[in-house]
This record gives sequence, C-alpha cells and structure tokens, in this order.
Amino acid sequence: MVQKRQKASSTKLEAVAPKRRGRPRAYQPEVALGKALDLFRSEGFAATSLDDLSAATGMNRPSLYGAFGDKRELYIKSYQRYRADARAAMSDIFRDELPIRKRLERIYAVALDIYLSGDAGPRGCFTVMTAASEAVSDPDIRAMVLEGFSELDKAFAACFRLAKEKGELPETADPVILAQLASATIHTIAIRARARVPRKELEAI
Amino acid sequence: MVQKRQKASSTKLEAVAPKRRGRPRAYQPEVALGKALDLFRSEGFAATSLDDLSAATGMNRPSLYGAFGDKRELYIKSYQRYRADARAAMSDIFRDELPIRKRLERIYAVALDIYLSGDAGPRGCFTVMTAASEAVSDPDIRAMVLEGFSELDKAFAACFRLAKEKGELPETADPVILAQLASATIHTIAIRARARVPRKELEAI
DNA sequence: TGTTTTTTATACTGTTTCGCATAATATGAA
DNA sequence: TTCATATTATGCGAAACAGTATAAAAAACA
Repeated sequence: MVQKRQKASSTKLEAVAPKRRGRPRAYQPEVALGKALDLFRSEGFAATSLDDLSAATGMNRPSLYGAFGDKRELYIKSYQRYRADARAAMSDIFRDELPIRKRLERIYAVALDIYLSGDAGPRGCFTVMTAASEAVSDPDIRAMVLEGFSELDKAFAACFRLAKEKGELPETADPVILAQLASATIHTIAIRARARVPRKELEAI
Repeated sequence: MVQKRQKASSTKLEAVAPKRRGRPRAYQPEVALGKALDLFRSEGFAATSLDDLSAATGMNRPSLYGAFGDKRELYIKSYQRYRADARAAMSDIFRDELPIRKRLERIYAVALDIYLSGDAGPRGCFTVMTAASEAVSDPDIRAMVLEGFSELDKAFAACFRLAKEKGELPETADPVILAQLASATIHTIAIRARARVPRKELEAI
C-alpha cells in the first residue's frame, strides 16, 4: 500500500495541500519507482544493487526500505508499475474500433516503442525478462508473469474474435491460436530487441 | 581451444594414454563445463557465484580459473557448449528428408525436451535467456546471441525452401517470413516454459 | 518556545563476492 | 633419488552487498 497522502477531509479531491506531519519527503514515490523500474529493466534483478537503485532514485537506502520494502518487494512493485504503464499505452488501441490489420500495426508500433526505449540500449519486455530470470525460482513472481502472458493472449484473442464477427477473418480462423501467434511475435520482437536487432528488421517482422 | 590431450605421435588415434607431465587432473573438462552450463542455465549469470560453480563442478576456484578463465569466459564457453549440444540434437532432424509437417513436429518436440529439462525447474533456451540479460551490456555476448538467432532462422528457412520445392507449400509462401514465425514460436515456448506453463499447453502451441 | 512526528543522512555489521597468492601434492623425466 | 612440471588445496584481501541502527533535520502542533 503506497498510502497516497491522505488529505484531512478537505473539500476538493486530490492535489490539495498534503498537510503531513513530520519532515517532508525529498522524493516523489511515483517518480522514484519509475527510476527503479528503468534500472531493473536494463540490468535485471540480480545485477542491480541497492546502491545503484539509491543513486538512480536519489533516495538513500533507508528511505528506499521505508517506501518500498526490500529489494524483492521493490522489484515486484516495479513490475506492477510496468504492467500498468503497458496497459495504459495499449488500452486506447484496443478500444478503438479499427480494422484488424490497422489495429495490429498500431499494437506492434507501440510495443516497439516500449521495447526499444532506454538510454543504455533497448530494454525489451520486462515480462519476458522476468520470465527468463526470477520467474523460475520465485513462485509469486512466476504467478505475475503468467498473468502477464495470459493478459496479452486474451487481449489479442478478443481482437481476433471481433474481427471474425465483422467478417474480416475467415470462419475457419481460430482466435485463440491466432492470438498465441501474435503473442509469439511480440515475444520474439522483445527478445531480438535486447540483442539490438535494428528497428527496421523488427518492423519487417 | 580446450587442447585435447595431445598424444605423443602414437599409432592409434584418440583415447590413448595422456602422458601428461605434472599432477593429473581431478576433473574432466567436458563434464565440468556441462555442470557449469547447467548452473548458468537455471540461475543466470549474475545469480551464479563462483562458489556455486565450484561446488557444482567439484573443482576449486583456482582450477576453474586455470581451466576456463574468469567467470565471464566460463559463461561464454558454456554458451558455446550449449549451442554445440543444441546443434547436435537438431542436426539429424534437419538432415532427414521428412515431409515438412512431420519435420516441424519433431523439431518442436526436441526443443521442448531441451527447454523443460532440469532438476530445479525448466531451464528454457539459453540463447533467449542470455539475450534477456547479458546481451545488452556485453557486445561479444550480444554477437553470439545474434548469431544464434540467425542460425535458427536460416535452418527454418532452409526447411521451408525445400518444402516449397517439393510442392508441399504454395508458391506464395515466403520461406524467410515463415522461418521467422517458426522461430517466434520457438521463442515463446522457451519463455513460457520458464514460467512453468505445463508441457501440454506448450505442445498445443 | 518546546514537543512530537516523519523523514533524511551517516555509518555500521556481517556476509558474500571475485580474483589471486601461496603452499601442498602428484606425476614424468633425469 | 632428485628435479621439473602441472595440478590441487587452503585461505587471504579488498571490494561489494543487503539490511539496519542511530543520529540529525525539518516540518506540524501545542
């Protein structure tokens, strides 16, 4: 629970005076979490030290613990943040009623933006990275990753189902199988991006 | 170069008396490298310590250094070994002249065997795991990973090209694009295997 | 002004890490 | 036997690591 500055029963909602008691925070939790996510995405869990995180967020270690818990908890919160961001970036695309082809194009374009961003080289898909590393030994993290996969599968399947209803796809097309293929394509792109396959080639796929 | 016991100009080739000078080795390099590979595959580079490697191989640290160099070199040699093993497992399939459908089935079956093996949970594809972790920051490793991807792409493309010549595929089919799709499928399977998606589901894909 | 509360800043602890130096050991050769 | 060589075994040392204890600082409140 990040406990969002509970305003003392004032009239207007949100963005009003914090009116907290002690010394004010020198950081913004949301911003700091974003920085932590950036680091984890480019280095991975094991290769990211608390000192690195401290430097990146501008918070010293005790503050990190106070705000997010230990390293593992911070990783989990970073991952949840990543998923929320990704969902936000995708949701409007899944909402718009475009023809399936156009829609897929836009989905892959957004995915490429996410995967290729980053100062220290492309960062790929955090879900895929986590699956490749922590998901094996940590059951909680594994559960989140599995959920991430199935969320993507389901979103794609919904797209294809809709397209089928609108007659854009033949009757024989199976939305679930098509969705898995579409997810697979997302995954290769994410992985190849990490190996710095140029954007041009990825777009071709 | 692992320098395979150079026999002193004897008659028979291989498997003859080593005739080395000093204290004999207490380990077999090939076996030890296999153990190191196993560990790296299940834990990843950063989470595997030299003590772990020492325990797994039965060699103490100085011997490890003497035989394989530092941790990074050992990782690279392990990866090369992995690729050699995978190539060996696949080569006979790519050699047999089966119909394309049968051939694909066998390829995916072998891939599943490789990805799901391991005592401490499924270990996935080492190329994919390396791409997700070390490939970003280490140019040499990145180059090897890229080579791994293109090797798989090319092998699949060759399959599809052959199938097209034999009339098993329509004229309109593009072997290169089909190969990328087939690789993508391999990659999702590898990733999902790490997240312990059950074999049944993977087979369905 | 002084107290309470919350956060920051510094520093400490015990462990783990990597790489290597040194000594002991086991073999072939002289 | 004795020497040269190649490996093993022990363990050192400096750095990095995760997590925490303690003190200083900054705000609201009384």
